[in-house]
Amino acid sequence: MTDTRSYHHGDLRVSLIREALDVARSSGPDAIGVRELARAVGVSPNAAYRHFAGRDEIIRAAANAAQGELARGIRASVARMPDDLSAPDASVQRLRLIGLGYIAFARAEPGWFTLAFTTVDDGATERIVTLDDEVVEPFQVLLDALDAMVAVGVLSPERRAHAEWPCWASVHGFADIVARGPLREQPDAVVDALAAHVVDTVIAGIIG
Amino acid sequence: MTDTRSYHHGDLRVSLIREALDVARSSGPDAIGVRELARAVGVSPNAAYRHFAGRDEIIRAAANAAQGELARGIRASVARMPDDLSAPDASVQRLRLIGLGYIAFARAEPGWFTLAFTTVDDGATERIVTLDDEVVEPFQVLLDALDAMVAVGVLSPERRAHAEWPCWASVHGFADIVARGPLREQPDAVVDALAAHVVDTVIAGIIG
DNA sequence: TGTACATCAGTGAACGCGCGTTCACTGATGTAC
DNA sequence: TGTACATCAGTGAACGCGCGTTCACTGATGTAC
Repeated sequence: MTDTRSYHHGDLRVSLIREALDVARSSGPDAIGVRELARAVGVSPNAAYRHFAGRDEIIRAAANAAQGELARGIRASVARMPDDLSAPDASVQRLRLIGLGYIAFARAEPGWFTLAFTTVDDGATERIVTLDDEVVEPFQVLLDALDAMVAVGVLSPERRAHAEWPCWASVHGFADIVARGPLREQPDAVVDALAAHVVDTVIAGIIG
Repeated sequence: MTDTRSYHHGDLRVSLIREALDVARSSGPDAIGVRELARAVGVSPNAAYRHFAGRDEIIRAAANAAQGELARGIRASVARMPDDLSAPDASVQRLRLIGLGYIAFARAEPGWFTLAFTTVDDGATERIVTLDDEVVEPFQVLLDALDAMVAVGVLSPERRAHAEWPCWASVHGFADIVARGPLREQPDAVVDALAAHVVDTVIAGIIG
């Protein structure tokens, strides 16, 4: 925490982002402030402007980091997959675990989850965004899992088309309900059961 | 807008909430501020405290109003149902329209949608919330639609159990993606097609 | 019908605060010769 | 190997701002007799 190096900090950019994650974790993205971060890191407020154009850019960077954490959470969940499954079963189980990991992350780290989904408009109005522009780490994991299901024959190419949206939507929606909505205060057992039900229902819907 | 009555405003409480909705509509819930509302309504800042305990209470009231707007949007969507359907078909179509209405509202009014899902913690920590405590207008519409499907024989009681969660989660998630996430800037045609796909997929999942 | 008075719904001024950002600056670092 | 100097990464002070909330108050309303 206390770095004895004076004046030149070492890696202020990284420290600020790390601190932003810390703040968001406990108080949500809105609590991230330039002065507060600088204070926590032990640097004058304006030093931050050496590394970021302004507050929004810090938040964007932190949001990116939060997406990385989310991806980590999902990967950790996937890692819990039993290794004695047939290839088709494994591909479905993988999709399940991705969904459950996403939800578990939102529940365990609501602040990070909210941050990961935060977008601050940069001045660029009118820009046309292709979907692919915004493909972000956790989403890519989902796409790959669905492709794998096709490769292994569990999912027909027709049913594969756009299947990422029902998957993402339902899991994201439940995660949001769990992180910020009415299920926030429910006991884990209830939430876990409902989460499994949500995930299994969508999978049934896409597989047909 | 301009009320000539001086001093006694008439219905300040309602005016403040209405103004809060206006602000949230264009700038999101975070932009709601006591002073700004008072200014817009033409009243001194502290007058608001005659009607609300503080900013949080105003936001809670406004969130409630936004939920009402959401319910209106859903009802408007449901009203578009053709009247020549068989009872079973109608019950399914009703569920579809609820989902599509929810999504359409989020897309048309992202500020209100965000506000409707905003919760500010009141001091009451540790409170155990039963699910039923929080049943809110739009959610009730969903529950009723599912019950009607059972009544009409489209949905078995076993499949009915907890079906509200996959439904709400997927629709809410897609709405969030559309209102605040990466699909914000996509053309309507794309969004509409994906929305329909999302809704149809969950319905397939719950009906089996 | 008229008046006294309690109650209600506002006002005006101030408190204390922390924010994002910019300015002109200085201390530290590293590179060229 | 030593020194000059450009560059980089910080500092200190200030600007201007708007916020939420509280205090002691006053103007308007309605009710009892």
